[in-house]
Amino acid sequence: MQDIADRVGISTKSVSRVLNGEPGTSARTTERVLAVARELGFRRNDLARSLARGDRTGTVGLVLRHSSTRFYENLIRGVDEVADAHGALVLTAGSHSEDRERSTLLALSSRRVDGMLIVPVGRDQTYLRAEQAIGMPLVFVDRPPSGVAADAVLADDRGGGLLATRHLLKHGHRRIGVVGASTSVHTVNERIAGYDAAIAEAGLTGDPRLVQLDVEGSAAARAAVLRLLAEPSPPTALFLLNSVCTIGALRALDDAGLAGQVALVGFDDFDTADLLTPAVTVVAHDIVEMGRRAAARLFARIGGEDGAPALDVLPTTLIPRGSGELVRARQVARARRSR
Amino acid sequence: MQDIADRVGISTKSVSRVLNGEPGTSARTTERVLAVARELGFRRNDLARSLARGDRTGTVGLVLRHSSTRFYENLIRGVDEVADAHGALVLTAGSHSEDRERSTLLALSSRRVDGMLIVPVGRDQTYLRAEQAIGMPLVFVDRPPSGVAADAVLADDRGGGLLATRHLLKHGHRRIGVVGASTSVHTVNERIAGYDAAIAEAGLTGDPRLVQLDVEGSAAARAAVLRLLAEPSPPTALFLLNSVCTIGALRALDDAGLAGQVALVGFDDFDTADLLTPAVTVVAHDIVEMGRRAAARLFARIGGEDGAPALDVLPTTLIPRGSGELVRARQVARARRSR
DNA sequence: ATGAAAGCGCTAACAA
DNA sequence: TTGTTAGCGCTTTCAT
Repeated sequence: MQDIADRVGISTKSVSRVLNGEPGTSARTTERVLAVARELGFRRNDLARSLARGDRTGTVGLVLRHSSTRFYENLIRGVDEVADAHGALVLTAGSHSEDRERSTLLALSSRRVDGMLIVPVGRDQTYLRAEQAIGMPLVFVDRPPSGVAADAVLADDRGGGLLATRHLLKHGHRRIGVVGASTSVHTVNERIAGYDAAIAEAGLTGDPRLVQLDVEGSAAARAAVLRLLAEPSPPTALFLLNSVCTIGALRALDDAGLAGQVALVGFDDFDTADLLTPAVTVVAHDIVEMGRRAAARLFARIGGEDGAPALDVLPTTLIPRGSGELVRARQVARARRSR
Repeated sequence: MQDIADRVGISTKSVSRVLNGEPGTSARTTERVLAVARELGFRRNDLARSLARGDRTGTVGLVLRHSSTRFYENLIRGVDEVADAHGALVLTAGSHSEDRERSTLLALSSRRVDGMLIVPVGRDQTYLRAEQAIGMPLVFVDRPPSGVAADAVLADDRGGGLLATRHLLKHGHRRIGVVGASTSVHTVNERIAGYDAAIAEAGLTGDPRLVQLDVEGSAAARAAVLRLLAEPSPPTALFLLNSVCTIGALRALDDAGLAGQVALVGFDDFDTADLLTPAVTVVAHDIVEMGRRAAARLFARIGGEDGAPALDVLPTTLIPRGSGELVRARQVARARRSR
């Protein structure tokens, strides 16, 4: 701005006024400032601006682990929608590990974003207490905070687990295999809790050998399902705790020549679920809405709302498409026939 | 820092030294500063720091349109990898429209990122000339710049189109339908150019009715393919210009009861391509590598490298999986039989 | 309508 | 080892 002020022969304050659309500048000054600014390719330094104003930077951080899952696309869409309405810029930064999550969050905090949305990867966010103490608003998405008290917007994962498992039980299945990621992730625990509850509800006893956890990636899921199928008394149905596991499981069934012969329900919807044979039954929830609500919470906090941490839980739905409706009795009949 | 300095009873400069790990502080001072800093939950203001140092902010911007495609996950992975090595933070910001692309880029520029990676959505980036003039390094990814001269890392889209089309021709197809997004996107044009070249090479004359463009989204792609199939002389093979179109096309074939009866090659690989029946043949390229190279270019520029804009083009490969190897002669034979 | 002075939180350069 | 001074680019407050 100094540059422009010098060339036009006025004070920096006047330049500032023009460039920020503040009133109190003559048409002539305004015009000349704009002309010179354009000529110089001037771009206001928002670092200095934020520093001087001491208030908002107009940016919020969104920290998550990128993946090609629908989850992230939809979440970001929801968040962007609300942020747009608030004129804020969403800066997404990756957290492919616990360490990275931490360093990313601290970096964003140092950069003075107005608030942060977090899909935590690590098991503990105690280190964020310091940020909260400074007054940095924090909202957790999809997984609750641990070590800090903060707003959270989650899905009813337990309810989803219940839905999926009951659905399979209703179709006559008694041995239902489960494959999922690490139990250090809240959603995994909840989904299993729902599964366990449904099993107990049906008067059955859970068999720990049917539950394969700490399975990361579709290749590992494929292997896990092949292991399950090799058991002396293999499951007749599968419940996959996320879409990556679902895809791995489908590969395993293909490998074993059992495609369409083992009932299957997956958690989280995915792009080609309806195209596969049979089409894949899933438990899903409205992720765009989750993003919207989380962002709304965050902007409320940024706006000065205070009060106890809020917890918002979104419902899950079962979308039957075929793979989950395979009836146990028919499987048996078919097996007899092929003998 | 002033706070800490006051409490410890030293100058801010000493605090700064301790907090930045600069040499020249006694063990005792160091210790006390750190203790007070922790107690106060101090977090350095990087806005002020960057402003004072006048150099790097240690952040680079990545501007793209989020989607659940593999493309973005892989691109971000490659970029992150290289950025990590440079100790930089990658801030991803969305550009769901031309306007948003522009405002996002300008906002990042105002926030003084050290450089920007751009997967352009808009047709024209002339407005970025001003940023370049200020010395903001820019690298375009997947699509070349228009209106500015800047480094670009692209895929050999034309070569990919050639590969795909030749492959289908080789299997006896003469009427090959094409469905793709808007021709305002460079990749679409190039892929079609490859298609046209292969058609001409085979001594055939292209039929414009076989080419459906400006198809955005899988629902639109489904409709476009249904239109093609309803033609008096429908295509016996399809070339889909991106994975969203591919998925839409698969739905259309399902609808028409023609799954597995029309040959199909898609551009870009996707998660369940191997699981579908038949598995989907695609033309793909190494996107993680694209991200790596783009980031490497950017950091080279940030590091002061100058010279003419560089163009880096990555090769594409055909991955045969079944859907693209459907032989025309067999289709004919089957059709006769069913009559 | 315009400007001067002070300061946002930090660091560079130079003393002490 | 430590402190002082000046200033990064901007905005605020208060004059003019």
